[in-house]
Amino acid sequence: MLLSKSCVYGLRASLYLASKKEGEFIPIKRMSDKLEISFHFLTKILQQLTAQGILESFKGPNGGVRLNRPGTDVQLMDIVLAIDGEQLLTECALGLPGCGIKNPCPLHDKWAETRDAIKAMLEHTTLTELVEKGRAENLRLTTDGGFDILFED
Amino acid sequence: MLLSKSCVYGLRASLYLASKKEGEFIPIKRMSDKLEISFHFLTKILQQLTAQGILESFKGPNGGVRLNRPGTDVQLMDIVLAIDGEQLLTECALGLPGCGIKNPCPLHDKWAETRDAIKAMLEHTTLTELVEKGRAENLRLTTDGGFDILFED
DNA sequence: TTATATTAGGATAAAAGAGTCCAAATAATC
DNA sequence: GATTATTTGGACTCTTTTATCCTAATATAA
Repeated sequence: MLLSKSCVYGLRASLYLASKKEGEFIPIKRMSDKLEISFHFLTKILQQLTAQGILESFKGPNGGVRLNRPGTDVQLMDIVLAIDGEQLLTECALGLPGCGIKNPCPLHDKWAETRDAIKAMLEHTTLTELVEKGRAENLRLTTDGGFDILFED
Repeated sequence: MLLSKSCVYGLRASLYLASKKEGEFIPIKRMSDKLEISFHFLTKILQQLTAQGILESFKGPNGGVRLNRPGTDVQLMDIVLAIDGEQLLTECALGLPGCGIKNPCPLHDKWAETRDAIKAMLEHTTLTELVEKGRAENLRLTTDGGFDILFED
């Protein structure tokens, strides 16, 4: 499992938000319904993203959450780092603490290359990019639905 | 976390075995001491590898485990599949069941590329290759020790 | 045949991840 | 001011992973 479940949910929710009108607050309840994610669990995850400054929240009626920056400025990596931390980018493939160029394990070089590929992919992909691709090709963000669920009310 | 802890331990242990004389049975107790892994836990993991035909075991005095094939014929992928299963290679990055070319998520294409890189790395790396590199450069397989711990008695 | 060194396998415990629930704070509307 | 819709935050439960322990089976050797 590359990403934790929390992280995956966070990514899906962020994509959902990026598909919405910029600046609009979306209630978490609505997101959890559309994305088929437990409301309470999703709430906890989005609280993390809010705490990290990736989302902005607003309480009360007409409240909800929204992206704190345009979706073009949010990389997948931002979400991953906010939720799973930098473990994925720093950890030794053989689990040895302090594995690095100075004191590597036998797998270090190869793993570093592979890891860089993962890193590059996450760093060079923005939320908006995926939303546009999803819209153009009607791809899905839930088990059943098409991408259009994002654009219903 | 790309690989489970069990899988990482399995890899380290397999590398240890690959560094030993071919055909020699090594007691798990010795491995757990050298590699600083809980004996009971390591035992469970190696049982899996034995059940999957990657290792061979022998009970009683002078017993232990050994590779069932030459280390040149064991890819890292073999160990990973035996312990973590094929989840890493099949799972959708956004956690959607059945995500594939026929019914992809917006991240599918990019993730498929990245995943192929991971797959290629694991498939093209053999135990022997890493052992030789480790020996040549005195790399480590434990928190503290150098690679030489593998070659002490 | 008895003692010893090992793996096999089941039961259990501890820790981490995933998921649920409830009360409190806040903001809008009636 | 009261009601309602929302996020916040803490407590709790469930499940999976990680780790430990104990007994049985097996093989060697004295």
